[in-house]
Amino acid sequence: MTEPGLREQKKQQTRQLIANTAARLFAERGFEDVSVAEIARTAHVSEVTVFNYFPTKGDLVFGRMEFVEERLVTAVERRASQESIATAFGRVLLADIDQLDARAEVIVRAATVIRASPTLQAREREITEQYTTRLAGVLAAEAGLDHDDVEARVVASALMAVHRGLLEHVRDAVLAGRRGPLLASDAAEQAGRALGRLESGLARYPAREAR
Amino acid sequence: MTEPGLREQKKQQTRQLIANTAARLFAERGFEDVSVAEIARTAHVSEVTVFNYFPTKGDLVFGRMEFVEERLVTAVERRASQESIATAFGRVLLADIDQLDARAEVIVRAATVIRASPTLQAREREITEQYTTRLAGVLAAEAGLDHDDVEARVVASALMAVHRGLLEHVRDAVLAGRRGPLLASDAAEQAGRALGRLESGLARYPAREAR
DNA sequence: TTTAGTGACCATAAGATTATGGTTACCACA
DNA sequence: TGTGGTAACCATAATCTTATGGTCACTAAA
Repeated sequence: MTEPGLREQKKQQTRQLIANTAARLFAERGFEDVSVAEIARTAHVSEVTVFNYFPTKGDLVFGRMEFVEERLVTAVERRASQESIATAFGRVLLADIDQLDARAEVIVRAATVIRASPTLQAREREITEQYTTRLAGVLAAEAGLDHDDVEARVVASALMAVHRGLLEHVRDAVLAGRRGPLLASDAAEQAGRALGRLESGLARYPAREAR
Repeated sequence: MTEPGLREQKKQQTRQLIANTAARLFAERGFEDVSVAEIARTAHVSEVTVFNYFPTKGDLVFGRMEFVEERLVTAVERRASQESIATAFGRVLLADIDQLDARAEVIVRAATVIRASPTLQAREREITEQYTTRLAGVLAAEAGLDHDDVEARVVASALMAVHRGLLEHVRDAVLAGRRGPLLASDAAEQAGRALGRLESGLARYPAREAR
């Protein structure tokens, strides 16, 4: 696939050069305060070339990051035939929660950058949406339904919302300084309750007291 | 609220002028092929002024449109104490389905413009997202939970996905030329199945044959 | 009626993004 | 080795959007 010709080498070099330059500048002065023009100038490359490698400025941050979303969709797609969708999805989610406390600082750094930038937040939602559509497609195909089947889309949205909601919840928590085992247990509770609600249905949601 | 001073009059005039000019140009040549600069020039107004009245180019299309989403959120918020959330939500959705066939041509026109423009599609998703967050907030507050409660967010997302999915489904249908009572009955089936799934839960989703 | 304030408007510039057309270095094949 | 093709790169311009600082007409209070 990637022939190791001179051309390919230079290409990877340029890509790395741009990525590194951007990373350094972002680390120094934040995302919004560094212009693509400046990155290009510093990397001795034209502005267009930057966009050639990274379609949007946001991709300079998200870069080659492999997304959890990918694993989530795959987990549902390849689940054992007797495993429920929510369980398969939850399995991946819970696996990540285990390493939560250890990754707290990484999360803080990412959350700080992202929360400070509308651009990055928008990009993140866009990515989620893409995967939601993909998941909806998988579910619809599985059931032999149209690609625009509403039920499939709703299920996909709900699942992805568990992931998205959990992510934001965890960010709030770590940014608020919470650490230690409480972090993981709180996240697990949130995820569990949300997934449980999905499994059992909204019929009795909320569990409301009589008035 | 709106004092009828000379200033206010002029303001409304300018706004109308811009809106009308844009509408005319869009009708003539489509959304993407008309630049804001051209709208401004034609309306004898500066480009900045256009953005002053319409924060984004997309708002020139969506304009003062009152969103279904508003009604959806309100319906949930003000539902009778024994009515389920999904039912309240569905009530508004089904009410719109009744007028579906009558509004088919309007829908075609809107769908054509929107489907042809990534910008407008993005704007539409943004709006949905805003209302999703609002709905999540309403649900969380109602239950006395944190604003970032995952369960509330998931429920809100799922409900909004019914609306969003139904909208796209209907657009597909009318763009494919389908009309008449089948339009409404198909939409009702889709909405009903999706809402039903939410009510009863994913535990047995999909209703899958043994392998 | 005068005057101070404010809000609508403007010109200008910067920034992210996309399209266009041109150059040049690498590559495959004779 | 030479030669045509293609892919990486560039300059330039257009587009949407936001920020800045200025001008002038309307407003409100003296």
